[in-house]
Order: sequence, then structure tokens, then C-alpha cells
Amino acid sequence: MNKKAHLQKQLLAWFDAHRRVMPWRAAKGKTPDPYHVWLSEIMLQQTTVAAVGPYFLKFVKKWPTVEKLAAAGLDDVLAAWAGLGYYARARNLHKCAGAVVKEFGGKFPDTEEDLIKLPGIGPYTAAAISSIAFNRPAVAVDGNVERVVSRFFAIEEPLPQSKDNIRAQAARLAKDNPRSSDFTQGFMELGATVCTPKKPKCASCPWQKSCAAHRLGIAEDLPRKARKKQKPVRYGRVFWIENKSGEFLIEKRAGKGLYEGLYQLPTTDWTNDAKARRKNHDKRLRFKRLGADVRHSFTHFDLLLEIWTARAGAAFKPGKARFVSAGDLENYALPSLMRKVVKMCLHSKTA
DNA sequence: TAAACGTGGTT
DNA sequence: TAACCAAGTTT
Repeated sequence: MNKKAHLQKQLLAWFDAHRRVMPWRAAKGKTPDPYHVWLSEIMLQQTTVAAVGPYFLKFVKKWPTVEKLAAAGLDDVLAAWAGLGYYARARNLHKCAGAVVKEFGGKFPDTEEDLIKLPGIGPYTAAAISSIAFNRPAVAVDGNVERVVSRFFAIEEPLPQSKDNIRAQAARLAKDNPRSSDFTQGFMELGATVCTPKKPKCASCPWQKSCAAHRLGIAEDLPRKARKKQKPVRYGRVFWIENKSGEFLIEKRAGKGLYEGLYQLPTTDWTNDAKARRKNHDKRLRFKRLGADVRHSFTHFDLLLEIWTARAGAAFKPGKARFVSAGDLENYALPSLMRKVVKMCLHSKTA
């Protein structure tokens, strides 16, 4: 047996023995449901397995098939997604479900070429679905595989410059393998559980003897990456406006991009100048500043919001906004930042 | 090519 | 605590 076939055999044997149970993963020897594979792959983009678990279960219970999901309203999909982050994924998920029903009769295509044309499916996800759900020979290169390959070949060139090389090497390792689905999952699982970013468990690795970085003693130093730039801070105010029934005001967020299509408590713009936008939501209301501010960290900036509260009398006209109770929130796509504000305001009342 | 795009856990 | 990280995609 040649070297590559031997490595494949080692990884597959390791995966057979150590594969984790996940809600979207078919039992050993069973055929996976492409709808489950697709849904989980979208949710898992830049998101941990632990965070995805409950969301995946909620989605398949609410929408057991791609047809049901396509027939749902976008607001309901966003509400169910709330808290998972990267909400473009949810908007594209809904769009993609519609396309699969309309263009493919509700059956997911099985080739990378067809999959990558669908909304929210890029090079990684197209390969992952083709391989995992259909056992086709596609090579899915995610962060785990990048790390494993960087170490296995001791690639010193930093990411993302080394990406093309990593892709080519990963493809070489995966070539001519009848168990594409298991190999793809095993490749990633190895990175997730053994070849970890810090303190890799090289003693437990099926590829230890062939790993160049391990031989050189530099496994933990790879892959090399440029340092992240420091994030700017943005400032603003968020408003808790409560009526006599203890309900509070929420509104649909305007504009594109961040939190597009989601709900929020009324807020000023968020700017780089702490002194700008020192303006309250409604001149007719008397606002008091809450004792604590909200801090929230995004990928590309940190946010610091003052919380200002007011009581709305019977004459107050909410306009497009609406009063809701805390118990209603599961029906609204309120992001974690805003849920944090709600929690702080409710807590301050009982304190 | 680089920036936008969330969140929660770990070190 | 600040930095880093997690099954990336879109513009």
C-alpha cells in the first residue's frame, strides 16, 4: 500500500473509533440527510459545535424538511436564529431553501459546482455537503484542516498566503478515497479534538509519525498568522421605554448590514466619537441613565452603550415601534446585544 | 484583497 | 484582561 492510502486508512480507523455523536451526524453506516448536513454546515460557519447543537434541534423540529423551511416567513427564521450571530447566514439560509425547492424540486444538488451557486454556500460548504452528504470526492478545507495540513507538512508561510498550498496538499491527502464522507469529517474532527490550536495532543494522533511539525517540535507554533489589528471602540445610547403594563419598546432595525432585518431597543447611531450622538430618543420623555453601561464585542469593533430609561404615559405614540413583554421575545429576532440590555433593565428593577 | 459580519468560550 | 478562536461567505 502506498503512503497516501496508508495515511487515509490511519485517519479513517481513528475516526471510526473516536467519532463524536452530533445531532446532525448520521449513525455509523447510515445515509446522512442532505437537509441536515446543509443546515448544520451553515450553522457551523465560524461557530462552535456546542453553540450550534440547540439551534439545530430547534430548527429541525420547527421545519423538518427544506420545503417547510422554504415556506416559513423570514422573520420567523430570524427569530429562531437569534443569538447565533452572523445573521446573513439566516437570510441566505431562507433564500437557499427557496432555491432548492424551486430549482431542484426540494432535492439538494450533489456537486460542488451546483452547490456553490446557492446563497450562503461558498467553497468550503459546497465541498463539505458534496462530500459528507453524498460521499462524492470533494475536499473541504476549513480552519481545522488548514491547521492539520500546516503542521503535517510544516508549512511556515503564514495564513492566508499559504492557503493555496494548503488546499493542494489537502487534496493530495484526500485523493482516491472511497470513504470521502468519513474522511472529510475525520479530517476536521482530528483538528477539532487532537490537532488543537493550543497544546495539541500529538500522543493521540494517528498521523504523529508522519507529521513534519511534530518531528521538528514546532506543532504548536503552526499555522503562523499575522497579528490582528486592534479594534476601535464605538459609542452610543440605547433606550428602555416602558409602559404601564411593564412592556417595553422594540422596533425593526433600519438599513443594511449589521443586524439587518432584526429587532432592537431604540438606539442612537454608534460612532467613534464618545461625545457625538448625545441625544435622547424622544424629547417628550424624561430619561434617566441606568447605573451600568452595556459592553459588547463585535468582530471589527467594540461597542459601549449608555442605557437610558423612561416611562411612557398613555398618550405616548410608539409609531412603527411596538411594546412587548419579556415573555414575547422568543417571537422576535432580538440579537444577544439587545437581550443583554433587556436583562440588565429587568434586573435593575428588582435590585 | 481586505473589510464586514456575532457570539460565547478559552487562555 | 486582551487576544484568540470556532465546520466561512459576501462584497
